[in-house]
Amino acid sequence: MGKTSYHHGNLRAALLAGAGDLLEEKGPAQLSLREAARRAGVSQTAPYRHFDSREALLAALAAKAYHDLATALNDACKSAAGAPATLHALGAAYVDFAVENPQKFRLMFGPDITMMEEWEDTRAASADVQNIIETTVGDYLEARRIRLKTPLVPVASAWSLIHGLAMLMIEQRLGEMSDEDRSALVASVTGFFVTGG
Amino acid sequence: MGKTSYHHGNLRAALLAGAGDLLEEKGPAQLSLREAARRAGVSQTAPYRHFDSREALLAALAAKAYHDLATALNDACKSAAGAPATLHALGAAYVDFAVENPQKFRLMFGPDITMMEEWEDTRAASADVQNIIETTVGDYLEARRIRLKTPLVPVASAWSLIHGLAMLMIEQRLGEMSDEDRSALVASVTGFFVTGG
DNA sequence: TGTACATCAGTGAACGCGCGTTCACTGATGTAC
DNA sequence: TGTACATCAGTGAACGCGCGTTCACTGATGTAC
Repeated sequence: MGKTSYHHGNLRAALLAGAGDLLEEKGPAQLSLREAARRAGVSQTAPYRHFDSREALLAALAAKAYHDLATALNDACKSAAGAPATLHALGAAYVDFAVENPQKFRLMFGPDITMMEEWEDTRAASADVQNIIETTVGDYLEARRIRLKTPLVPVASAWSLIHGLAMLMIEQRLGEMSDEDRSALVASVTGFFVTGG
Repeated sequence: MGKTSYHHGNLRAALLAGAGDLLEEKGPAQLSLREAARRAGVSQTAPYRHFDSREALLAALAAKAYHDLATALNDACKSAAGAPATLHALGAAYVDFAVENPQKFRLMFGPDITMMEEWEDTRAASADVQNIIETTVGDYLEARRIRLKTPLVPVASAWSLIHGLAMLMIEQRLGEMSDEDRSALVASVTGFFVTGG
């Protein structure tokens, strides 16, 4: 901090931070390695000491974003009592995350990172998120004594519902709303699933 | 057709067709005016006689895509008997369209067209799609004698469900599946809404 | 503690690219008389 | 039917841009003795 040395010392983290800001400002498609370097106050080729390519940086950002989402989901689930409330909280946290970090969300679920299998950390982090959703829906089904050969249908249904809601909100397809309107709608829609499903 | 004259005669349509192919190959972000011109066999500045800018071309493509989706939804609804079956058919058609035209779908619901209000045709075509969904859900509620102050919640729920399902499928988040598996899942998930909601 | 040296994380110039867009132009078309 | 002319839809050269990436380099760091 403050030392102006030739070696940055923390460049990887600084690049991720700068690129994170940049991502939220411009979106995944407009995120450039050069601009990220500029933000970190470093020459435009320096990032190559830490990331193999532009896409490697995007993948690292996405991994971080998946971790953040997983944390948010876990926190929300922990502070809810009972399986229905937990499922409810999961949905609300998912949509909140998307609305608060729309570009991160687009990066995570959009077409900007190709060949996910190449980025093992990213793939794993994404699987963590998926597991949280599956587990939470599974617990809910169990609490309601619903046994299925495969929980694919309810998992896909629950995820689709909250994912679609998140997307439509991000893309402003449900009209302008205040924060209160938004949470009320999220509560109603997830309630639609929990009580109705 | 076949006449090699200085004037193309049908360039606007040819550009839209070429750009449509290009869109499905590379996605909205990679679609360039120059490549569209090349596909139409015309100099790279010719498109400017028909579109003010790259984004104007994207907006025109999106308008076309919205029309196609509206047509698909209407056709599906027409061939279903009764409100529940109609709602079901709507969902299936929506997801099918997305899976068959993933890049069109991304263009329609993604961040590539900014300032939609500027592109009046596109905005209107998008509103048509939204109206079909609202009407179909409204009819369904009426058939089930459900009266609400505002149908926002069920409309948002139904749309979120099918939109999220479409997105997750496009982005391969629900695993690889055969076409049969896919339609079965779509049927189950939309059924989840229709019978459960 | 001091020195030689390998290693590492930066630099800066340069490459080639495709892009959106502007401009002055030209060849074809169609209309008025 | 024929001619003059305006209009229109193309062309092709050029602009400036930011980008990803490679390359040979250099200054700082840390380790072996």
